[in-house]
Amino acid sequence: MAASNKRQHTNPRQHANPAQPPAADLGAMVSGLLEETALWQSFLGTHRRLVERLAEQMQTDHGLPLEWFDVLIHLADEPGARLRQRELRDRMLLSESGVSRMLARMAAAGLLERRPADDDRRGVEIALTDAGAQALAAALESHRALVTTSFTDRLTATDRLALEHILAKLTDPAEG
Amino acid sequence: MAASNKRQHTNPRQHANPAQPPAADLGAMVSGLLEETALWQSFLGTHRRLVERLAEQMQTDHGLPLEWFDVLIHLADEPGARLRQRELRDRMLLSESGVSRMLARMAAAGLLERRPADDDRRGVEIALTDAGAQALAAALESHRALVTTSFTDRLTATDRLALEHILAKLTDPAEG
DNA sequence: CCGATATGCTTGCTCGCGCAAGCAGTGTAG
DNA sequence: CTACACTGCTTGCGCGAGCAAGCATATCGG
Repeated sequence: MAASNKRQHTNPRQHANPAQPPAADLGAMVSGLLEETALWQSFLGTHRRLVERLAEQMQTDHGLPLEWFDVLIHLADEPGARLRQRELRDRMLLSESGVSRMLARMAAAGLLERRPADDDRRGVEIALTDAGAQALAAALESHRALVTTSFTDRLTATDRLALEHILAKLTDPAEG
Repeated sequence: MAASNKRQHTNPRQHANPAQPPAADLGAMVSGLLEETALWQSFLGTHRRLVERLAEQMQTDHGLPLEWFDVLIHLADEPGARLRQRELRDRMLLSESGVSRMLARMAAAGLLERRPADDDRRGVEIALTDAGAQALAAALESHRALVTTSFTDRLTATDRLALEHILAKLTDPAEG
């Protein structure tokens, strides 16, 4: 199953620089790589398409960036719908400044409130406002529906189980 | 396997606005959503981690943004290592202006050349330079290696086949 | 041949991100 | 108590992205 170079590549302006291996067969190497990583490319493409679709729906149907919705979800999932900014940052895999500014925008939009945390006054605690809860409630169903139709329902139970295992393996922090 | 609301949520400042369904049980709905979409969340997280790792390696080891590398790959995979900008745009799922400027930067960095296409002088044709080919050749192996160890090798052949099918189902353009 | 429309690309604008520096509050050692 | 390191957040900066407008070329209808 090794790379079978199907294509003929004329290498552009080949001048055989001795400093680097001159990539005499760059084309073959590339198509080899593409074959080997075809599955990965497919993974990337699928991810991109799905996220795009979800983001677009969230934006057009509810006027909400998908990331905001994500914040609202995480927030509402906390007891009391309150969360320390630091906590959110971890959950979101977003930079500290990114979170800070996103929350500032969301607060400006009235979706949440920010105030100094009681126990540590350096920290900021965010809490869902009515408007935030309503926005979330309004968007929840259609988002869930789209995830369901675009993702969950396209897979059989077996598929889902397999995918779960696969993702678990890929997420494993141990480096190769 | 439906949503079993494991958690007790006190809904914040609940004031039963009649305009929207008051989301009396927002917390339950949210945890329901999170359960239902857990697999999707996992997919997102896995994607993010892997891409981050690949991008970081490409940047630190080869001084190349992963997107540039991608361009080089696509370019080298074309016969003659030449490609119309429009073609690239489709392959990259990136906006027209995005591609235009990325290519401008890459040309400035000497990795490729741009010149008006022969057959249609509105169009721009890009071609790999020596430097581009060398950069690509230099990065190819370690990138492939990292994809292999972080992705391919973590999965069994069965896993990979299953994933292939799964991704195919998810990519299917038919909307739910 | 000429005008109208379409296409491929570029550019001005604005936006959100990450990095690094800065700032206020916390915790710790002497 | 005071000095010092640390933490959580904010902010200035620069960058890359998308959108929309603009420009040159191509193409089609008359």
